[in-house]
Amino acid sequence: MPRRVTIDDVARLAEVHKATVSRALNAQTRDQVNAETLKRVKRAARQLGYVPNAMARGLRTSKSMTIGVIIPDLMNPIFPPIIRGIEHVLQAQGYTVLIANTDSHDEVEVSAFESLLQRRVDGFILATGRLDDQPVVEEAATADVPVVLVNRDSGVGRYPLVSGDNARGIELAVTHLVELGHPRIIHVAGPPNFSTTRTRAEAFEAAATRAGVEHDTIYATALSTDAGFEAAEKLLSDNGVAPSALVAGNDLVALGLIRRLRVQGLRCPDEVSVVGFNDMPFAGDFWPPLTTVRMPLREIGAEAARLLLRGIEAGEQEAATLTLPVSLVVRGSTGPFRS
Amino acid sequence: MPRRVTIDDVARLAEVHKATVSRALNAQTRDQVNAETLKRVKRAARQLGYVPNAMARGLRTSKSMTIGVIIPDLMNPIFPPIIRGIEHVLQAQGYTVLIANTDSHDEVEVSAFESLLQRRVDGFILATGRLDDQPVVEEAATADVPVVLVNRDSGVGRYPLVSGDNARGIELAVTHLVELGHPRIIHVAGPPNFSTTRTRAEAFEAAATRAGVEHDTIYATALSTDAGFEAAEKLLSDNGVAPSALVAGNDLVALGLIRRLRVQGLRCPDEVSVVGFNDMPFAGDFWPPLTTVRMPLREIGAEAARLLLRGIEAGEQEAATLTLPVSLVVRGSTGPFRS
DNA sequence: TTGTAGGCGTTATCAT
DNA sequence: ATGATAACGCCTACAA
Repeated sequence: MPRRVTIDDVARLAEVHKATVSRALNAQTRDQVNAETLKRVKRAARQLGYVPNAMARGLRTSKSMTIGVIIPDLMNPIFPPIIRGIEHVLQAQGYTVLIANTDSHDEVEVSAFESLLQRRVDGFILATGRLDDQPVVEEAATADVPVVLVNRDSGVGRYPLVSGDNARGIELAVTHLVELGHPRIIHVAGPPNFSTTRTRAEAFEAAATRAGVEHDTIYATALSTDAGFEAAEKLLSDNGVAPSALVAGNDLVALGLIRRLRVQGLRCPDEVSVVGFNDMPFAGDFWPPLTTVRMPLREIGAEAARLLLRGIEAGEQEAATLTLPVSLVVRGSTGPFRS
Repeated sequence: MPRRVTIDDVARLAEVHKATVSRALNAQTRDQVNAETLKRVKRAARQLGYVPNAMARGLRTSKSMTIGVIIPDLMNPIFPPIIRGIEHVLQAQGYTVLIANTDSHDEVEVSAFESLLQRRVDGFILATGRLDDQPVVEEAATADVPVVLVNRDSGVGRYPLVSGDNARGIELAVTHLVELGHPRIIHVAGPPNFSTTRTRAEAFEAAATRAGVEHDTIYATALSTDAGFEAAEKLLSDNGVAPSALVAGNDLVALGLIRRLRVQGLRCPDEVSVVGFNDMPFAGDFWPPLTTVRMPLREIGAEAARLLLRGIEAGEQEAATLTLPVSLVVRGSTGPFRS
């Protein structure tokens, strides 16, 4: 591998000092340099195939123009749209996004964070919020690095959070099921250590009570199809009376529920109605097409990025919570109650 | 923001020279330092919350321990598993993965590549291969940076490629449909500038001819549900005789085809059988569950990462092509021919 | 086993 | 408008 071209090489060819090259090649300082020389420098740079070294620059400027994004599970289809929103905003500002996927593994989360910190990312977007002990958020606080939480809140620290309106979403779901005549609704929530779970479960309790409908909440062990499948299992074995309407913790859980119900010979929506949450990609292609609460995933990512950028520029962060509006998408997994 | 802790700060507190700190903190050179001092250094580092600066290190070592991954479309569900495979291998070796998503936009691809090059990534994994003009691959060649292609081959340059056995996959699909008695099979291929499209289309031609079945190939404008939908549209309007069996360019196209057929009142698999390609996540949850060719996506990513690492270590790359075995997953979207 | 010194490629601050 | 110089934080011969 031939040694990389440096700013000195360009300077030599253009017959100017490297400081001039630096000025010529940076938009900020470009106007400080003579039009003639600018042209010469540019030509030399192109001719040599000069590529500025971001590490050297970052070392000097103590900015990496890099943002770390930590995701609990890339395989969950809600994250690609969120990431896209993040990237869209950040790329436009010249930032590069470093994505780390933890597979919901705590120790991976810590090491990913550490690794990103070593790279001196200018800020973090964390989608891994948990209400219980979360070392990374604490570390972020001591490291004094800008952080924005996305989707899920964290129990510790006070960081900005961008999410959809979980409470409103549940309310819409419950109202929809009540209007369909369902006398009894079960909420199959996610793990209790997610803020989303808590908010949704509370909203469910409130909405169902207000509607005067019989209701109950059970907790899945994760926000996955498998966990949904298991939850349905428990539901079917525990309960004498099979419920006619289910509000799932998210779309994956909904999918798992439906799968298990089908095994039991229970048709959705004929015998059981199921509402999902998130409106993840392809939610409309499943069988049956999922009725679900639409989260503006892309926008959530974009807003998180904007909030982070603002925090970085300001040098300090306001602990604002940004809640974006949601809506109910009625498709095929819900139908009228039939006794 | 308080100034970051440097190796000098640690050295001062531990009362040693910074060179000793450096040695103590690097696994490679740790054994060169006295056990006592090692302990002191470690304690000092922890006490100060020292985080090594990867940019400074990279500048010095001219290695970034960073790999750039360029993906055409993160929203395509085949990529998360591939990325996971890549990350799994790379993280274990201390590398950080920089993911750039181009949304199939050429100019974004170039700028992402440029940006990654500036960061002095130690190598690239490109999932954006195209047979026609592809500036990035050429740039990679002139920049003399290690590259591994994943899934799709490129027309220019000679880089290692890791993919599934496309030809064999199509063969399995055709055989399956022929065994079901279908007398006429249409291949709805992807865009012709993808190597996968070409390989699959050729294999289709060969397999169908060999089986002595009537057949034809049409090309979708993209590998997406929308493009599949449109292709079905064309198929239905052009053709007097509706085909009874379709081999799609990938699962997304298959989904689009099925969607459009349903609009037409054509039931899958009762009236039309459809085979997908890739076995992307959730392929089994659609309606009907997709019969498709299973690509070992995770393994493809992992092998690409291994190949790249080998190339980086060796300082040169063998232009090997690694083709991983595929299989047919028979689910609900294919059924016997009914005249 | 530890210290010394130089340099990786840039940019910022001077001085010219 | 341009040049000279130092410094960002780290690693690695080499010397002690």
